[in-house]
Amino acid sequence: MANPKAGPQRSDWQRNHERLVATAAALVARDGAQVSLEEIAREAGVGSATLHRHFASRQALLEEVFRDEVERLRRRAGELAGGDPRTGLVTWLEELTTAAANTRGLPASLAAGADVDAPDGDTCHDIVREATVVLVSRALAVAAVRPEVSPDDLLTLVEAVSRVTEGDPLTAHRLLRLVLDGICP
Amino acid sequence: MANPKAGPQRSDWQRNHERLVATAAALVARDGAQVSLEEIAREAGVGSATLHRHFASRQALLEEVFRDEVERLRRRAGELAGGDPRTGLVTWLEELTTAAANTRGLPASLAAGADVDAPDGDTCHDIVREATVVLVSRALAVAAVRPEVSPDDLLTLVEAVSRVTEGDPLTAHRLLRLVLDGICP
DNA sequence: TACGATATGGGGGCCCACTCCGTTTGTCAA
DNA sequence: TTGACAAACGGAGTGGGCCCCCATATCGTA
Repeated sequence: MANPKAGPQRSDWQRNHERLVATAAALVARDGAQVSLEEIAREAGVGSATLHRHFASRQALLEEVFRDEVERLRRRAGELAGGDPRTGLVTWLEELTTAAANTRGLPASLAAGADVDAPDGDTCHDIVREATVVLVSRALAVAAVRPEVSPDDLLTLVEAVSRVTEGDPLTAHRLLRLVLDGICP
Repeated sequence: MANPKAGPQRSDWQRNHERLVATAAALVARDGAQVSLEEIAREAGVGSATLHRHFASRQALLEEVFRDEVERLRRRAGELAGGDPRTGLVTWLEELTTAAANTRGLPASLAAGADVDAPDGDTCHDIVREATVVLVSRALAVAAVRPEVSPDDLLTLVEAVSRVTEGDPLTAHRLLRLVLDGICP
């Protein structure tokens, strides 16, 4: 979708595509990742067939909705990869949790991206995963985290926490702190 | 539903009730908590109106489906409350995670029970919560866990972990271990 | 301006949750 | 045993969601 390799699309195609993504962003922010696709199409002023022609699945639509936010996170990870490995990783997990807790539908979308994915490694999940891999590697290299910690496990944990605390950043961060510090003194 | 205070129900009512719960248990185990209620009714050989007359909501049906398993957990918590507070709590969390990871639909049902609840404090969620409160209190009393650990946070974490790892006990336990031990050495 | 490729959208098929209402069934008293 | 009534049932109906087909409209270009 919106594939640049596909060559120039007709102007109405582009216009509808943008309207759909913008409308979806608004409705997902209001109602979560499960909004009715019909409602998105209605609100965007297009037929439901058009929506399905532009996006093969709900997940494909969500990928475009969250692309910008995820790119922002990617850049942030780049910055953090220049500093102290330990605080870099912790800060990354905290900011990722913040973004996930404040962005309705993002946790569900990231988690869904982990299961059935385009193999091109360019989904939102893949981007976040790659950033996490880098930061975890750096932390492991200086023994700032336990050796058995894997990036995927960490991601799964953050996704799990932000899914059940969607829209409640305070609880999300309390739980994250618990995970980082462990239960026992 | 199945309220003993409601007096004797007709025999066909009881028969259909049991068939519905049994069928629901089988289909939820096979397909998860989101099975079609229509299918449950069909499979049980009753009209869909009957299902809705017996259970006001999907959650009400799930509560009965998981009641036995949750009662078993409650008894187990009672045993664990007699031993060492620290291993008691850890064992409890591990067995709770095992049950949640192996019982399709249970994590979703427990989590849903935390939100909109009958005020009678007798839902599956309430039972598990009460058990957790007791075990956490005992652990706190001997400083076996950090003082800021709350039973609700722990429960939310276990629910979060078992929801995203439904049907994958290995990952569930790896994540739980991460939570118990913390990330940093 | 006229044409062909591209894109559209209404409407249909299918499934789901939930409700209405005429019919059946269980129970209990006579 | 029978009759009557409350209790319970089930099928059909409503409204919604997802997804697709195909007749129609629109865009870009020669």
